[in-house]
Amino acid sequence: MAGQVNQNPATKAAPESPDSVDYEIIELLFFAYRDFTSDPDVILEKRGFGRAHHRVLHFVDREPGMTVADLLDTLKITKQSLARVLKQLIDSGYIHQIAGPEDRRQRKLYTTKEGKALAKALAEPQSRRIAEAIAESGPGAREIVTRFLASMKNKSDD
Amino acid sequence: MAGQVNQNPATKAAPESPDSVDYEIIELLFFAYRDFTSDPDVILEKRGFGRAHHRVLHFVDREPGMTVADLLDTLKITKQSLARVLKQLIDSGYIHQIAGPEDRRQRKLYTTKEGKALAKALAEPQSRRIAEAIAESGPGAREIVTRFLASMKNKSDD
DNA sequence: AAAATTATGTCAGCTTTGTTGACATAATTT
DNA sequence: AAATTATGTCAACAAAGCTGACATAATTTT
Repeated sequence: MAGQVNQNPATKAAPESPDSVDYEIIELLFFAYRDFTSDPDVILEKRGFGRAHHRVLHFVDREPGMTVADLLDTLKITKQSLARVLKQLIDSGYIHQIAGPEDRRQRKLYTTKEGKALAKALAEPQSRRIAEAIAESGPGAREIVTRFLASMKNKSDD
Repeated sequence: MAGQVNQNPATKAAPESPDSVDYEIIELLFFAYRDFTSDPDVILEKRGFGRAHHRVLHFVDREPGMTVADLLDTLKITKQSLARVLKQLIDSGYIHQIAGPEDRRQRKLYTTKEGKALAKALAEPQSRRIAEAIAESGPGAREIVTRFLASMKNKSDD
């Protein structure tokens, strides 16, 4: 509907004004994400995994039965980048594959019991950080933050 | 351990529930940041730079006269990781160094005219994305989002 | 049935960006 | 004079991204 881009400088950060760049939120996003992603690092390191493994494990856990193609699309990385970390997660027994019942070329991905436990352990400190930040941000914060973040993401890939 | 949660498709992750991890905002943060950081990639690629160069250029531009030690502390990377990209930025004429007037061991960093222009060009698409997202998030969004992001970051390194 | 396409896997090699440890130099502080 | 500090640099390595090519099995199209 509404919400045009450049034409209307009515908002605080007017895109046409020379010095209107929103450096504050740009930086806050950098620091927030830097510290948010560092939460699970301690747990990951114990298993010899990195953040790439975390992302794969997370999405497979959240969407059981997703295929390799789905995962590539979600993560926006290449097949080879994925193959490396996925193989390690499978070999370590955190993820297992099942040939698709309809299309047997597909490899449907599922977290194992251990995979589910690890995914949850990794999500917990992040969730705790979020809960605290929401609580400190005033009433209605959760809904506004949700809308903000959803809007920050490209609409094309929903 | 009652393992499985969220058979509920409504996904209204309640922050108070003990067993409930806030997967919704965890994922929104991932997608938001993924797309937010991809905005400047086109410009960076033309110059043969990556996101590491962007971060260095950004912070030097924002805090003129900051030292190498300041930058290491802000970015939380090692001296060698910084040295590589910083050297390239200096050699390309986007950043220049001046020996500290008080302590002449220090190298105070400044963006050149070209550096300022590039920093701004990189910030613009990001700022535009933020402005749109704020506008779509309802009244008071900017303040709440600011508080939320500030709270997400570790308090120790202000 | 044959051919084309698709989903996945894999090989070889490269790039960026991070890491550690050691050591050098100049400037400052003790 | 000695110790410490700020920076630079070397060598080596690791994680995680990339490209392009090719193989295999399964499915779809002709």
